[in-house]
Amino acid sequence: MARWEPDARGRLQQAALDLFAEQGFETTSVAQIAERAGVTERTYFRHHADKREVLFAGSEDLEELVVAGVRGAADGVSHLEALVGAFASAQDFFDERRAFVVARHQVLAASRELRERELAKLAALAAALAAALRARGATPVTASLLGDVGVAVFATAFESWVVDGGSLAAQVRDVARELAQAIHDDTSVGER
Amino acid sequence: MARWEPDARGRLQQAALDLFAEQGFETTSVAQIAERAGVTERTYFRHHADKREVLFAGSEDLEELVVAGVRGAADGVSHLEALVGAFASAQDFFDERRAFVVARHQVLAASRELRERELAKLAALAAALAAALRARGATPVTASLLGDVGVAVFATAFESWVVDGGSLAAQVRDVARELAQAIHDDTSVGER
DNA sequence: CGATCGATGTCAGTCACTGCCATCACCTTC
DNA sequence: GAAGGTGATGGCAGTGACTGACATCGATCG
Repeated sequence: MARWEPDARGRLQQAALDLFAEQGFETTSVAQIAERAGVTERTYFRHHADKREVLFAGSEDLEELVVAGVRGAADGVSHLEALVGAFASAQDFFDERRAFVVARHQVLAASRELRERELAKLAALAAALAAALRARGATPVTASLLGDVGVAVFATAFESWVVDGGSLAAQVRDVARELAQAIHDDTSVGER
Repeated sequence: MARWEPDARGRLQQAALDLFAEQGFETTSVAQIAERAGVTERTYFRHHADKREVLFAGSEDLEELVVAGVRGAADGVSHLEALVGAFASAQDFFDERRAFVVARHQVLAASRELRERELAKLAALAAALAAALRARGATPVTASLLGDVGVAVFATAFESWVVDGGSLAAQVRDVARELAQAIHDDTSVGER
């Protein structure tokens, strides 16, 4: 028999999500999270770098998935299409976890500190995407811009997926179309 | 004669910037900043909400300036052009403070925590721009996307302005052109 | 069976941040 | 011009996030 219950990390994540949802992020202490997970505060900090990070444990997985999607895009595919396809391929990732993802999203929306951390994660994702785009021939500036644009498109699509449900992939495509339209119209107007 | 030296807030900003540059953000304590500014730690927290915020005191001014630029754009001007014009009009704001802005930028670049806060400020700027775009007729989704895109363009242009100097307005326009090109090419390819 | 390892517990300590109350130059009011 | 109000500050105690150092002990390896 194991000396401790297994999966302390997972228990900490669940305890944190529940407590943040019940009573808010700021009014929850790390000691409380640890207690509910059946470990000490010190053990919490061995598994999660700080109080916020516990809600972002899966973010490396998503980043790997989406970056792999860009790297796997065929050569003939445009950069923007590669991004859209990569995000669309993450659909299963979210569908499999919908209840958790939605609950987490509501907790994030309620806390300025947590939203701040989410922005940092999205910025890291954008940087990773930019690197992948450079690897397929985009100039540094274009790659960086498109990385940011891709993340903005995804974030917008994600928002409506949380609210309305449906196909995340389809929503990513719709939002990307709306963006291309907006930029294209602008450019046309500008060239008049 | 005043009971205390005036402009405690400004002294705190200068002391913080200097100390962060000298010895790094993490290894500087708020007590140190307060001491160098000639006040107590308690007074620091009356002027700045937390240890990071001291470097973002002017950010509301920039936001007002750029938002006013969008609101002041003529009706016939496209949304993207309105954004580009608004950021270009902030050129003086940056030129007047170049030494401070560049030093601050280097401090930000060296600290993960400070970069995180900067992302939050840029997100607030993007949201304010989106509201201004909605006021001139953009749909909510388009406004939000273009807000993010505008900030991404500005951030890229700002980066090269810090490194190379020159005209920030011209760099904003160049980056916006490169973005429109990238999206336009993508869209064309997609329509083939 | 003994040495090592890995995950945890324990404890003391630093530092960011807050609430509460005192102080005191300056200003208003009668 | 004396009494009282105001605003910016100091002082101090307290909470909670986070860290370093060391001890514990079941599991594993040789």
